[in-house]
Amino acid sequence: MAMSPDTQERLEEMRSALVQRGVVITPKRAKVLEILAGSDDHPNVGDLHAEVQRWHPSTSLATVYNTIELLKETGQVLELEFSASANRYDGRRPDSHPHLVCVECQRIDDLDVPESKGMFEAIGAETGYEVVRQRLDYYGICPNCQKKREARLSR
Amino acid sequence: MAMSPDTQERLEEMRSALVQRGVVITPKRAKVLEILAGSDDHPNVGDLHAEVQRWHPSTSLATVYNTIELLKETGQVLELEFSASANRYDGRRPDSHPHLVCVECQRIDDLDVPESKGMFEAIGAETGYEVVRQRLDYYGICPNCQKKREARLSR
DNA sequence: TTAAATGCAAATTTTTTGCGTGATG
DNA sequence: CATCACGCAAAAAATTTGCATTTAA
Repeated sequence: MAMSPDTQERLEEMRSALVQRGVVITPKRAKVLEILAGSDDHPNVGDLHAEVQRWHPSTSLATVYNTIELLKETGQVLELEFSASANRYDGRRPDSHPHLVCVECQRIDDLDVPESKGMFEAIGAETGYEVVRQRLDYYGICPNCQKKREARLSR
Repeated sequence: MAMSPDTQERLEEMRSALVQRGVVITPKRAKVLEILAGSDDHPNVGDLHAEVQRWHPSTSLATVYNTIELLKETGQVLELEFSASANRYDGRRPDSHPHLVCVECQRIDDLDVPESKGMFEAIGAETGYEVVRQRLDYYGICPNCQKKREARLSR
């Protein structure tokens, strides 16, 4: 499987962040990193576990959670919390940035709008909060689900 | 207990939305609505349950969840999902609007920035999504927790 | 009297934790 | 041999569900 240059780069960033923190990159952990660096579909823990197991069948869920925890601590993954379902993870862009969430198929796309630190300061000045991060999600129906809906209606 | 005019108004909106939907406003449900209409601290289900029980001791958690579900369906409450802890509810402003979340004490404040429908359309035009709602949360340390932290450091 | 509301407890789902085994340097 | 990784299973925590009973139009 070929790996794109930016996936490769992202992977290296993750690895060195963990190494710098003093953790050992075991084969199982390496696979979690590799999947996260190469996925643009925001996998959840179950997805990651299943995929790691294809290569290392004895992998437990605890190991996946453990690896994600390490990545969170080092700022190498962005966790998208959903109480109604499993959390999703963005390993390609670990900084906070906007997402598009399809309320029908749960697909999640990245939105290319950079977060504005200026806004953090403005809000801080107004409210007294020391703002460190944001979460901006837009919820809607993705193009695919719109098509399906139309097909359903025209029947 | 006196009720401010806008709490009263909010309460009426909730009640009529539910009545219109054909559900009965029982005393327990009425109390849930009253608490939501009058709280600016974004209570969670446990908070609501405890408060309702002060008036109707036999109230079960299921009833609180059931009432919230009805309010969600009628667009009368905004649910703030947190996977790491219980969800929080905003009954005063059921439309999606930005929040300030203190990562230390879990306090949640409203931010007075209206949501821009124009942005929904712009994103739709660019991505093909049909955007219907957004979630914008800023995470940081509230003024109170900042003070506590300073006090701790200067000791 | 009939449908909706409710309490209670069990079930579900996701995530975390404790503990013992095993790999590694 | 000491530390960290890891599997396993149990524990936690939040929410949902099934079912029997009560309430209320």
